Amino acid sequence: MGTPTTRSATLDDVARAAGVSRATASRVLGGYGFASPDARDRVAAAADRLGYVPNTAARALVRGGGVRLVVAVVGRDDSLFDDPYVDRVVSAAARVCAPHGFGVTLEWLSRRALSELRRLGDDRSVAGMLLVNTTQEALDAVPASMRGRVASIGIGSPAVPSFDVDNAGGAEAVLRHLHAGGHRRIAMITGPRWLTCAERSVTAYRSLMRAAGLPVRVVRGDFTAARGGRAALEVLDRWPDTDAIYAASDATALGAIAALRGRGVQVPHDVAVAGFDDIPYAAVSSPPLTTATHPVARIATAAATAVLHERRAEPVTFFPSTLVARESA
Amino acid sequence: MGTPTTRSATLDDVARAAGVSRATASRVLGGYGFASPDARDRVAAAADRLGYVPNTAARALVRGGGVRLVVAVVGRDDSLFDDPYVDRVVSAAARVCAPHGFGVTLEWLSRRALSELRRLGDDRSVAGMLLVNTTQEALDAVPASMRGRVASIGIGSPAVPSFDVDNAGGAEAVLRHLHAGGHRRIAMITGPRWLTCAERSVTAYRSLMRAAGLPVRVVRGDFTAARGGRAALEVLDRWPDTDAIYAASDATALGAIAALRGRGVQVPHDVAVAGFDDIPYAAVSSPPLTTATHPVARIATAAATAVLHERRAEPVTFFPSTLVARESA
DNA sequence: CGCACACCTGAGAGCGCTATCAGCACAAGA
DNA sequence: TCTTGTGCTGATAGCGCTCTCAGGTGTGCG
Repeated sequence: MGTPTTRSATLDDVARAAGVSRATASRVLGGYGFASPDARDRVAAAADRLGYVPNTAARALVRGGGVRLVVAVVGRDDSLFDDPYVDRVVSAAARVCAPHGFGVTLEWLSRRALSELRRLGDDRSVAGMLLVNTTQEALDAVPASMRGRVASIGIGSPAVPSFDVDNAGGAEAVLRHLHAGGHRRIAMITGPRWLTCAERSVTAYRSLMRAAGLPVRVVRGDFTAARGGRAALEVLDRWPDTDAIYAASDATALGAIAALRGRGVQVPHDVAVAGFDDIPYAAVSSPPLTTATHPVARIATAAATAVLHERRAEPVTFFPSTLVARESA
Repeated sequence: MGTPTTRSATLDDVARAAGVSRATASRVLGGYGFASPDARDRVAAAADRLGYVPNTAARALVRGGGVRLVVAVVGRDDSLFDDPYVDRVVSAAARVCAPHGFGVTLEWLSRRALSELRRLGDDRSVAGMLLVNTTQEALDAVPASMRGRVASIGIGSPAVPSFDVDNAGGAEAVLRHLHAGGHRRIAMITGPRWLTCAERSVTAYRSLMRAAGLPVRVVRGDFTAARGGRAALEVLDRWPDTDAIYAASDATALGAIAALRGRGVQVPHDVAVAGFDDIPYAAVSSPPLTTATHPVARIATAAATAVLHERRAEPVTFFPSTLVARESA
């Protein structure tokens, strides 16, 4: 007596039970081609009764469509590794893929590993790719055969359909809030320079400040809390009269607040601090963090859906970011 | 002129290029059976030259091994939905699966959807399952044919190899730290009752407190910050002389600190608060959170590896949790 | 020399599915 | 009557791979 090995019925089983050929069963279940109402009913009933589940592998093999979606993070440095942001993207993609029987795979690639990206693009089991926080050269490394099954997140390249948060809009919302609160000497701690999405925030900051006739004070960060802390201190050292800091990420903002507190600077009393992302802990930080939303799950869901359906999407789709005013600013 | 459709070479291409049969090439590349050193070299060289990538779908089809790993979260309620914890598990699993060409799929199941779990267990494209924070009845719903390819995280059932953090050890480390800090009236905010891992913490708390002749003060939480805040207030109301709170998760602890601050209670001056998990933001909270580590990525990696290799694992594998003493306690 | 016993190889049979294509029955038009 | 459709169906040829099995070659031993 070996293992019972129930497993699901095959298409053959369904066809036999319904008294039709495998081809007809496939046609009914696949929803293409002709089939009489009678056959349709019998096949559907048999499939239901036997608990038929199509075999993704077999289907992918004959269709040549692949079996998994690759989420590739191509960082210029390692600062973004183990970022909760990426975890959320993967998780959302894994949820989108589930009903299709597709799986998701995560590849952390360094800049030197672009050949890896090429290999992945040629892999017949890869149904599509989601490029996260990648660079232009990484985009170029994707083989032509994969074109049309790729989307990017966090980089607004026209080469590939992109999905991202409206950083500029979010920045504007936060800065207007700061301005309305009476702050005028507002410094910004940015994200990494090579990230398009990060650069959109700074660009918006610069033009908004200039338009308002206010001083532009920029210190570079990398989205991490540690760097955010150091950057905040640098802001204070260079421009002691700064009365507000706009951080390009909540992690950065939280790090900045901690560093400020270490210097005896009260937030928001002495310096207001606002972030960007609205991570779960922003609401319970001390003080609760003023920030702007970043609908990561929705963005990733849209990107994954576009890839799976090979949908000819807009070059760039921006998701709105709205202000969440709390106590830190 | 259609699409260039480079795609990767097939095993046939490699075999032909190496001047051997498909079977020999398969043997060399698969690393099983006999092959002369000469054939081995030629095949390896050809595969390398042609950039051969095995087709996961085809392999899974013939081996019947499936093509994806299902991460199933079966919650008794929705409180754990969208939990960063689950995102980390999925992400870690997706990384483990990548080199195997397997994908990961995420299923959020309510308690009523156990039939879904059964369906998944019969799906031939499912290589294995990772049950997260599940219940005993969910474990029982997994078909026998899937046995041996299932692991669980967050529930210590002997029915299935389990991987989890050593909650008891972590609790002890935190409580000893609190005790050493002079705290004697220590209350605990727990996790959901139906979660085995959460219950392990309370059990440890109870026995440790009793052994030390200290009062046992337990308020139920659900791992969320919001509930943590309410629970902290309840602690204060019921036992006003409480001088320390041990929260079963960092989110709970952060919520508790925020609620306490709202009442004008200083942490750690009036009441010390310690958490569990050591999430990224614990280090930059105000005050920085004293907690114990929860190596989620390592746990998930081990679990996914065990499932993929169908390794006969120990019934329960506990990963150590170590104290991270910061300022909140 | 015959025989066993390594060691190695290739033919071939599928895994479960899709998609093409020929064929069948029947109705309508020439 | 013979065509020409129209609506439906079932063989059948693979997709790329694994793995069994029947062989083939060479070495050692009786």
